[in-house]
Amino acid sequence: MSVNKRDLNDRSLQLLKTLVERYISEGQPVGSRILSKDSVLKLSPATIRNVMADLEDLGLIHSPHTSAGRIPTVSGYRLFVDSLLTVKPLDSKEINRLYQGLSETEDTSHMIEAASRLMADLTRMAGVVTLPKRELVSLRHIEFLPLSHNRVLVIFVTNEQEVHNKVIHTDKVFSVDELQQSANYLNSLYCGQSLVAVRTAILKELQDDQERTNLAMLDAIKMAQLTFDTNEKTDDFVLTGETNLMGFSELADRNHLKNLFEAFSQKQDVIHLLDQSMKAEGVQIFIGQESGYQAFDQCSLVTSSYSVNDEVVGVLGVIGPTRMAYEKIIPYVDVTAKLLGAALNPKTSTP
Amino acid sequence: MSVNKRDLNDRSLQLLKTLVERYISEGQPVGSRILSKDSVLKLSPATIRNVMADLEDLGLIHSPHTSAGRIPTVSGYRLFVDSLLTVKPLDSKEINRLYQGLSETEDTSHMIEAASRLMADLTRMAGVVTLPKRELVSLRHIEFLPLSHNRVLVIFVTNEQEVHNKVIHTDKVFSVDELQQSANYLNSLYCGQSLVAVRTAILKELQDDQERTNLAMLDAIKMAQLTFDTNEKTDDFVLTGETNLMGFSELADRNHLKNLFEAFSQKQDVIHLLDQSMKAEGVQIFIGQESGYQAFDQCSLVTSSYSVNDEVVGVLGVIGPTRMAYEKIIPYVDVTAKLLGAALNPKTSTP
DNA sequence: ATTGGCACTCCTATAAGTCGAGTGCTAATT
DNA sequence: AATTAGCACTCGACTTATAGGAGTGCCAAT
Repeated sequence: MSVNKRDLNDRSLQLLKTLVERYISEGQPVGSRILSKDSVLKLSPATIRNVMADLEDLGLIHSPHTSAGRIPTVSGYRLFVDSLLTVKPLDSKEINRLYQGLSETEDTSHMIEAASRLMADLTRMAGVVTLPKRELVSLRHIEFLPLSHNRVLVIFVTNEQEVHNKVIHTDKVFSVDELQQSANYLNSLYCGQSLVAVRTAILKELQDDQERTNLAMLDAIKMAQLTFDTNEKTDDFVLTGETNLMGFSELADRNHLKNLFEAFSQKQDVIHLLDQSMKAEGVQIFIGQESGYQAFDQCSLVTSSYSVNDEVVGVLGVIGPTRMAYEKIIPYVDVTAKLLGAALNPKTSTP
Repeated sequence: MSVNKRDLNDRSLQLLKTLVERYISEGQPVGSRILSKDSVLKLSPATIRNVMADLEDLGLIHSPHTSAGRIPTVSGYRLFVDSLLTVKPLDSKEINRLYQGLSETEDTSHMIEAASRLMADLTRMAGVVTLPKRELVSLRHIEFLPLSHNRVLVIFVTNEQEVHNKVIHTDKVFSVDELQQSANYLNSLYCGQSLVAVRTAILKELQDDQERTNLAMLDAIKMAQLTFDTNEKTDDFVLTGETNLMGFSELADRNHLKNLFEAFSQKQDVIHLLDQSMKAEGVQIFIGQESGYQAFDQCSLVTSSYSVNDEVVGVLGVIGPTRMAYEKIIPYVDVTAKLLGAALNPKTSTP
């Protein structure tokens, strides 16, 4: 299905590389004459035409029509980014801008937003950042408020000041005092622990001999379980700079644009795509239809997971047209992921 | 600047009405021949041409080029919606759909979202709803958590289960106990009152002889003031169905679309526009450049404020191309506003 | 006051023709 | 055996020409 580097000789690879680079920078199909001048290889247009015919047979490039040059196919881009790309490191000014931009934020959600916006601004495409997984966050405070029927409003604060809330349905109706007691119990027991740790502790508690724990404690544990049980995935992300995508001619088609933006507002496809990158560390790239989603047909997605304390807690990335300057986008995403991970680390960040 | 109904005779008005209706339904410039057949007036094309020339002189219609028909100008649309429009009442099926859609929601924010989405779906344009003003909401519970330095995280619950939070900067550093005490005091005193009522009560309290209140109480009052002091305007809205706007040929221009969507994501222009409608009751319409914002050039905005207990608490509306079916959109917006107001009223809604 | 008639304008669509870029193939060259 | 020059060919982009038609404005007739 996909073509390996070893299936080709150096000359063909060099030619493909030059062709893709040229196409990315100029946006026009690349012909043999141009390649003959552009490439470090000193070959006549005729020779290059032969090589290009081979590359076309392998499905790496194709011609929009007879008398146009060639443009890379998805496979061509894939081989290019996997094996031929020479990544350009960011200059310190840009790193600094990212660093500054992330430092100036006051809390996690602002930082996520800033990361997304910085990437969008720097790359002039769309930036996306998932909210950090719960593993990262530690419980600061929990509180229960009774609602009508046997529903309870749970408010819990994580990290420094992130407030979450959730409605749970309990077996019986609790009084304000009972709820207060439960909250006190949980606060004293689990404060400062990560949500994951809390969850496992609670499960263990439930499995243990239940008679040992008194009834009030059991109620508290049960409510905590309802609150934290869902194995909630990363279920939301911050997307900025979508409008940048409207500038690209390859996405100019109205239907294309509509599908893309519908995918953005429906969120689920984007989430699923980002979830895939969650599994791997480092930069990942989805080119064109590789994503499997119609809406992202002419788009590439460059992602990187970001980690806190060596644990992957989220994903961020850049969405743009397939024809993007990968050698610049990749380091942007890479560095942003690292800086965001570092900035989120409560141990290294200054208060 | 704008043309009044009385500046024209009935025949001209009838003709303008037919022309606008025809243009709205067909999307093509309307010529004298078509009007001659379409209008209830039995006039020859030649006569109609004379009338149209008058209407053009008044700036109500204009011709894209010599051999095209006429299309309404902004003034033409304005006169049409103000004086000529025959609004079509919604059929009961649609009212029911709106009613059902709003009833099935569990809390305020879902209801706002539902209202926006319902309008977008029914009109196939973009729906927008501002969050209700604070006047509407009553305080249910308040809580303080200490942060680093002398900052305090305030969490307060309004209505049934709407959770808000805010960081305030206090004069001195408070202990957990002190904060707890303050919260208790405020909860006992102001629970169940509207935020506005709370705010005025607090201001009064502060102005009163301060020596009478003990120190702990004073701290509580001060913190409450910091929490509720800002005369916060409606500062956010829910927008849905933006992608519907990509389908309209009159907005198809890439730059137009980009400007429009940038205005959406920047929010401030939209907010300002919606704020204007807040002042008046009932349906308001901004046609094309009337809004004053470049981005809304080819768009019209049909809004209505919505009220709870006869008090305006928010605005909702529909954004679409200038060439929209006002006679249908207006009742959609009108009815949605009324239903949303009713649904938000805690006294009439069933638990 | 209204209408038929008519010359005029300007858009739209179609067709034809030119140009140039780029190709594939073949034969000559290295 | 690999490379290259040469050449006929294809095809899209652009220009120009032409016909057709919709709609107008104006004037004279009703």
